[in-house]
Amino acid sequence: MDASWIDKFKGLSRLPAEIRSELGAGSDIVSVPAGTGIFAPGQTADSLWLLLEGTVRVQQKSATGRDIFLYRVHAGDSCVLTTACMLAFEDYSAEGTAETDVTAVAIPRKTFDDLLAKSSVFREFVFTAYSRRITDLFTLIDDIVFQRMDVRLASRLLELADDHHVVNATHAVLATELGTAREVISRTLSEFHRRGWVEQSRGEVRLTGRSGLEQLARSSGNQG
Amino acid sequence: MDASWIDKFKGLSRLPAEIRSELGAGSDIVSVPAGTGIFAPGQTADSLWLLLEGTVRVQQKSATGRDIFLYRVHAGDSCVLTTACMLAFEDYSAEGTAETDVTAVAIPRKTFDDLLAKSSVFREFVFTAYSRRITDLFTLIDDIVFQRMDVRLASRLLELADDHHVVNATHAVLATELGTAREVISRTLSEFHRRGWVEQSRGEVRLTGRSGLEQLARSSGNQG
DNA sequence: GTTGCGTTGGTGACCAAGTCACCGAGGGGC
DNA sequence: GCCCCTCGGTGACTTGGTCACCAACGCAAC
Repeated sequence: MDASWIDKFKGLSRLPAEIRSELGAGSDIVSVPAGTGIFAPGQTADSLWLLLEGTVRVQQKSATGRDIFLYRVHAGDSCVLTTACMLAFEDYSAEGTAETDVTAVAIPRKTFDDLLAKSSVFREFVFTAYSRRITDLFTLIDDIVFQRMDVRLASRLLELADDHHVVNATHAVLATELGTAREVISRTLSEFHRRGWVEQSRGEVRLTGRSGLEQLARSSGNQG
Repeated sequence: MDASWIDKFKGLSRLPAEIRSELGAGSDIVSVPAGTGIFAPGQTADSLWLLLEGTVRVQQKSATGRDIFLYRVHAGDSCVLTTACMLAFEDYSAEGTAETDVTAVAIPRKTFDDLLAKSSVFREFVFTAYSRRITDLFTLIDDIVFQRMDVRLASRLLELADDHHVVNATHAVLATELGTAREVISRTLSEFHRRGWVEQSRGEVRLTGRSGLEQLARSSGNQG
């Protein structure tokens, strides 16, 4: 089995040869199209995914029916919080969806547990990934509580923009990303437009004044 | 070394005898007075604490200087998110403080890593604890975004009340617990008083109408 | 006692953000 | 063309956070 993907993951490249081959043999490479549900509440996750290509969006289904975006897993990251479910009795309360076509390595529970036992490098990889996600969650909470909406929207637009400085997303989608209401996004984008920072058309936002957005995003100096 | 404390932790009671004695021998029982800082940003945690007595409050120091309460670790729980730091390169961004006098078992990094390698029961214990904390964080985010302040305050008061239905906390402390401003707590408590649910005096809130508070806390039916 | 000061809680004015109700402009599919 | 659904805009209102300020309390020094 080809396990050359291992070197795409920084924390795994130090794995000894024996463990590398076990990891290669004991895992599968899977591909799913955009929109596929990857894990969901009430459905026990049975493998750890390491993303090779594409992005996965993780969000929480609220009791009130609304969704809130938690974080995004990129190529080279692992969907590690699902492991908290893999080895635990409790079911997961968040759901993951492929935002783009996704290619990933799926490590089944058995292999995962085996490698945890055998390799300290693998343990460190897993806990490092945890650490990063948890720090992300802490940062998210901090942002939600203390950061102004316009600042949060500005930095999110900069993150989501493609090479041509265009964000393909409806106001409703941006609202979910930031855990706010569509109307708030509409008003804030109007204000950005008034300042000459963006142009709008149906389903997309073109960033025409990145420097203004960047300056706003930097204000109340945080992780940017 | 006496390791009878092990049975206080549900997930550990199934440990085989050999592992139990290793855990007993490789860990220390520590006691600290109320107010002691247990871990802090920029200071690498070097052991996993399992709480035998007391409570530990975990909060995030915001970039803006204000604090936000994340969760509370009770006797029988483990301070498990620090492990994400123990085995990871990143420093922890939250801080933990003993709210009461605290007695705990401290498992040093070396023993922790050893046990992870040797025992699947211990691995399950760790990941179960993770799972619970992460679910708590998700619930917290959900609450912050979607739940009304009065509902959140009502349930927090019910949680914090002692046997005599008294909460010993200033308005400022309650504000930090819920990530809001003192004024908001003052107003909401005035409203609760007007409805005959609470009596107030300096530094304490007496719950005189629990049923009203409970009904409010149950509204928008969530985890309560 | 009383003076002084830090802590705690109360209040009004204002602003930011979420909610509700509604409408009009695109943009397919038929 | 027409229908209908999605998307975005708007005004009125409520909730919550911020700011400025002050009064009441309680402890400690005198």
